[in-house]
Amino acid sequence: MSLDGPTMDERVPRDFETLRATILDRRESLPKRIAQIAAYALDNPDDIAFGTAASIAASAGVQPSTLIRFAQQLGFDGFTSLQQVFRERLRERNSSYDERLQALRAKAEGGAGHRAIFDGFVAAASTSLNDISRTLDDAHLEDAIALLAKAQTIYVLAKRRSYPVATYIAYALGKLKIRNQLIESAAGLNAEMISFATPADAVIAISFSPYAPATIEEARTISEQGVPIVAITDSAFSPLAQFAKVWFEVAEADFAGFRSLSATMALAMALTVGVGEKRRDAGRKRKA
Amino acid sequence: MSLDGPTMDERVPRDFETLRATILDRRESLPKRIAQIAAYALDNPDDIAFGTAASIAASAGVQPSTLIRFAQQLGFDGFTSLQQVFRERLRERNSSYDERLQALRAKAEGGAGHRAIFDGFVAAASTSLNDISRTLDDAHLEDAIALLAKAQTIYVLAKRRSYPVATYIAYALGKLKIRNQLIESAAGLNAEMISFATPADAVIAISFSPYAPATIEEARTISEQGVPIVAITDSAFSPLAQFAKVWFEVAEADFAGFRSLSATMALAMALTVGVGEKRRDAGRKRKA
DNA sequence: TATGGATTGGAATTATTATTTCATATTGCC
DNA sequence: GGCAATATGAAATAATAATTCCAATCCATA
Repeated sequence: MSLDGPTMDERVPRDFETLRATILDRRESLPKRIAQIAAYALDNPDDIAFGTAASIAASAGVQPSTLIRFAQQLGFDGFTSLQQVFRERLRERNSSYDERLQALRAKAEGGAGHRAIFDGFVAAASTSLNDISRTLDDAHLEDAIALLAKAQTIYVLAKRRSYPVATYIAYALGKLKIRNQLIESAAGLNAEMISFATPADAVIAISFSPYAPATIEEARTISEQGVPIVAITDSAFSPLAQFAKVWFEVAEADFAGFRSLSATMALAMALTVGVGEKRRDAGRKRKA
Repeated sequence: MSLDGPTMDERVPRDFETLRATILDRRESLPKRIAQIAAYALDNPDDIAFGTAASIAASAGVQPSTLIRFAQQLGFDGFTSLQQVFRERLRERNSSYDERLQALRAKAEGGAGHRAIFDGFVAAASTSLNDISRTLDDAHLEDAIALLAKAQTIYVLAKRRSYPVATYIAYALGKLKIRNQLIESAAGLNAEMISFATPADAVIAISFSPYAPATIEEARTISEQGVPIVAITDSAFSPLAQFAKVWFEVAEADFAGFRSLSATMALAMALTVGVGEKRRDAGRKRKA
């Protein structure tokens, strides 16, 4: 180890990636316990970010002092400054996308041409896709697909902003030869359409705040008929969630007052194609 | 505030979303300084996660004791337990990212569940967004917006797979109070609708291979009436391109036989909102 | 405008946590 | 195998941070 005095100008890794590289680089030459905490740090960066020296040391199976020595070997003056790097990493991961969107919003407001608007919508869509990738619950997806695959007819229920998703679902179900019924408002025959649904059918209902009253009303009616509902909505407090057998929370980023639909679309397509696959599999089994 | 003894079983928000909802819910009834720190907490959740009581209090412009009172009012026994919720939020956001990667790896190895389908659609959407970001021509965007902004009525023309985009455009134009007409196939009155269009109007037409014959036919008719067309399509050889004053080439990635719509949607929204802005600006100028 | 209760600020206190120290163990080298 | 250098464990200490307490202030109400 360097024994230079306080004048030495050793480079201290300031960002996580550099730090990671440094650790990996020196891995071979580290003493046993230090190597142990080094491995732990790279495997559990979140724990380093939030834990106390004592708790981290315990999880990693070393003494707190070892943790501090580890930090010092890397050029930090203590555990606390090492921890800063791990915290900064978490902070940046989360903020980068949001900040980008905010910057774009500001640019668009400042009248920076229409390209800025376009970029904003692209960014909003990307953000939404990222979010849903992280938050979607696999089990819910399986449940929803199982439920829909059993249905004789799939009713698709959505108005206004969510309506495009409904039309796409209806289109895709049609292409997959799955019987479905889009509940449109145009002809004013919704009540009759809904009355045909039975517990052997199923519903995909989509609604976001501010929830279209008609969608909520129709969802209530149809659920009272015993028809199971799969809902796509934006919060646990959504009125749709309470009628649904399975519901998905989708948080879409917005830009210029319009929310993205990209996450909802991806989920909708996954449901649709998932149902198609499940039916095909079931069909094969029955024949065999 | 409740003065019940320690036996009371008040529900303490354990996850960030519940906490957020609780704060929003009580917002009105909170004392001034507490409300101040509440607002700060929701606006700067990362600071709460990482800061110390003193540093946070300073940033929010209150005393540390106020911060603790805030936590206690929410049912926590101190700042520390409140902070846990904010930390958990960051941790989850972050860890699920890793989990996603692991899930993808698992999928590659063994029997792909329905999650794989979902990931596929997300990937297709992301790819499409990336592509269009790179390839979109700013000048075309400006031209198209200028053309549409002058129109008395904007006709929106799309069938089948592109139809969801058309409905979203119509919805957004409506919200922006821009006169528009969606050309639907349902009522079979398309020919009449189209015949009303004049050169003072404009059309947004959307069609991808295999081009819906009806869309092409209607686009031809309407362009022969001298109505300018903005087209969104997938190739220079598209029949739509030849009728259009301005056209965009959008390459959407596909998955499981269904193409993404995310890029088309982003472009459609940019056009719509761009027109809205241009109109507003023009309106201001005219008044001045 | 006087009065009681709630709210707030700021310092004192307590708790927690990082760091240091030193005795002990381990390792590499002659 | 013995010696020096290095590494490690455990407890003491120092630093930092959370919490509490009390006086001052604000606010509603009579």
